Amino acid sequence: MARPRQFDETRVIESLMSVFWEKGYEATSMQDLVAASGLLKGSLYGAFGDKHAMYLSALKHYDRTRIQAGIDILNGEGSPRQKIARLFDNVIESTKRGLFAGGCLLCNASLEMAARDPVVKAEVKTTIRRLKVAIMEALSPRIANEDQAAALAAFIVSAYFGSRVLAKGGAPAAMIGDTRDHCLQLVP
Amino acid sequence: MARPRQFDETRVIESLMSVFWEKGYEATSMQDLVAASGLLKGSLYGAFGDKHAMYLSALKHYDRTRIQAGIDILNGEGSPRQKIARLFDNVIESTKRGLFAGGCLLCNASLEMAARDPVVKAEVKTTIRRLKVAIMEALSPRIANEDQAAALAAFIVSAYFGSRVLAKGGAPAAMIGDTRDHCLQLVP
DNA sequence: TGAATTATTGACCAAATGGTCATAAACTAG
DNA sequence: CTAGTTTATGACCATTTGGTCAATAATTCA
Repeated sequence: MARPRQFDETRVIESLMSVFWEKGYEATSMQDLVAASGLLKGSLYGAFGDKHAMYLSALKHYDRTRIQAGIDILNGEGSPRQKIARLFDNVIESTKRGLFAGGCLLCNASLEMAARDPVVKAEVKTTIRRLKVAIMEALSPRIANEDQAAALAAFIVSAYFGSRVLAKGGAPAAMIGDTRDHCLQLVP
Repeated sequence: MARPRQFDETRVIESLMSVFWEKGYEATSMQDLVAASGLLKGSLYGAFGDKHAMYLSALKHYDRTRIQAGIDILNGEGSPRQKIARLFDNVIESTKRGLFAGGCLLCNASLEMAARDPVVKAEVKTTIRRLKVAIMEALSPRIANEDQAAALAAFIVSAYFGSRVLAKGGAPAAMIGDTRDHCLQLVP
């Protein structure tokens, strides 16, 4: 019925996400997004709306892919302790490989945007909740009491996020390992 | 020998810090800083150099005051467990009082700036180290082995920072409480 | 083929950005 | 009082910012 898109939307969103992930919202300019996506400004605006909408699309994509990857681990095989360990090991791995120095777009969004952007805050909130619930379910075989599982899950999310703050702040990988090891002591 | 300053430097730095604390580096404009400090642009530049130097001054001031307040708790009276508990209670308190929603300038700096700004990164790194050492010393009466104390301290810092990410992401205060409670289980 | 619809292009824009500077003002030592 | 030095003031600047839009290109349906 009309002229079709000339670009692969997923690929473009992935490139936008990379920029926001690395630089944050404010430090990212439209020029950065244009350069990373390979599209022209007009096309980006036509496809997404404005910079804020691009960020939101990127954040949702992060949820659907990177966070989901973590949840897949939690839904997979192994004991609760093994699963949680794998979660942290991913951070340690990515820190070593220098993949944005172990940064996490969700944490970034929480600190940079949530306070002044209700839409982002809601998105962050639900994603954190999703992660927490997945952890709870991973714990359920060993923790019958649901409240207990919820509390432990909250704790694990905290330690997990904290390790990503440390990683970006230049803390040595061993510090993340210490965090993981102590965390696992509380996982049955 | 010359015209004296008409402003109280500490008071001005405090006001600059508040803005950076609330909005982050990039989202803060010179106009914001002018408005908050009450000085004019020229005076700010004359006194500090440029925006980046203002941020650095603010970060150092945060270290000297807010982080130091935490360290004072750790150096004060009480059992290790009591001291760590007070650290978390401060976060919960400030979250409830809406003081920048429990945000932490150090965490913000780590996520927003450290990756692309070596100077900020170094500052963040040493401050984190300072906090970790203070925790280690607070633990020392109950943990003789220094490596053990260091590892536990790393873990506590992680959980502590993580709780601040959660707080800003809109997580309920109970989640922070859960984090604190589990954390304390590992503190002798 | 042509009408209708959507996508692409890049020039264009007002506003805001961080930063500068000449001038005036306020102070001190001699 | 004066010379010398630092601070305060606000007008000014080039550049960058996010965003728009008219013109053109590509497609489908009739």
